[in-house]
Amino acid sequence: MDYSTFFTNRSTTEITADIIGRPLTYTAGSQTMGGYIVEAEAYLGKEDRAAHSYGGHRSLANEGLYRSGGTIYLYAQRQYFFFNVATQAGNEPQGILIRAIEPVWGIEQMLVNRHGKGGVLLTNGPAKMMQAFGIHDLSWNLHSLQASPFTIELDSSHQRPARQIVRSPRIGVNQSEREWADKPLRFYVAGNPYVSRMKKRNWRTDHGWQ
DNA sequence: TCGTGGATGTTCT
DNA sequence: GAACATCCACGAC
Repeated sequence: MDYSTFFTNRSTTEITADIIGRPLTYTAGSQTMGGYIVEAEAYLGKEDRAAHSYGGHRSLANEGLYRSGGTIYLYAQRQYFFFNVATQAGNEPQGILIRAIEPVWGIEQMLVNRHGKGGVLLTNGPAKMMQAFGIHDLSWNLHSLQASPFTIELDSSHQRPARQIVRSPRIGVNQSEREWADKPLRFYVAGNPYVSRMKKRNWRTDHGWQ
């Protein structure tokens, strides 16, 4: 399967659930870094109060959402960067925010990029993950995944099965519009320590994998 | 270990 | 000039 097929043809909610447990990697020079996706959120386009494309809002900054499925949408907030992938056909501005990975590959390099912050602090949040990869600009915004140093493994034989995938409201969305703020559009591996805001008492020794 | 508050820069009104 | 799809240090337990 190719990226444009994977990121279209199904609802964004379904795609988000299906991306949990798949390897995400980023290669810089000869160094590959990454791990298993343990947390992601769906943003459902013009109707979604929490989406950057709410109400059809379109600008240079959020152009990526309007591109076809499989296009990288990078977004900067303050000094932090977020990694999103557009879903659906062009002009249907939906997407997925990858929020956290369980690190597996290139951990040494990610530790350096994170200035020594190890353990769960290495990648348990969207901006931490990007910092671990060493990304400090929007260079890869609007590129297709296909033609980028980012890889999401689509072969399901490499997808790590979770014991349970939990749905919850999205993190950090404005509560003034309850209807959309409360929708369970965040997906994560139950008990995985690298999920953002996961309480230590809820960690599982198997990290939530089967 | 957990919850809170301040720092931070760009975009859009 | 407000509004943020956050992070981390710090203080209370």
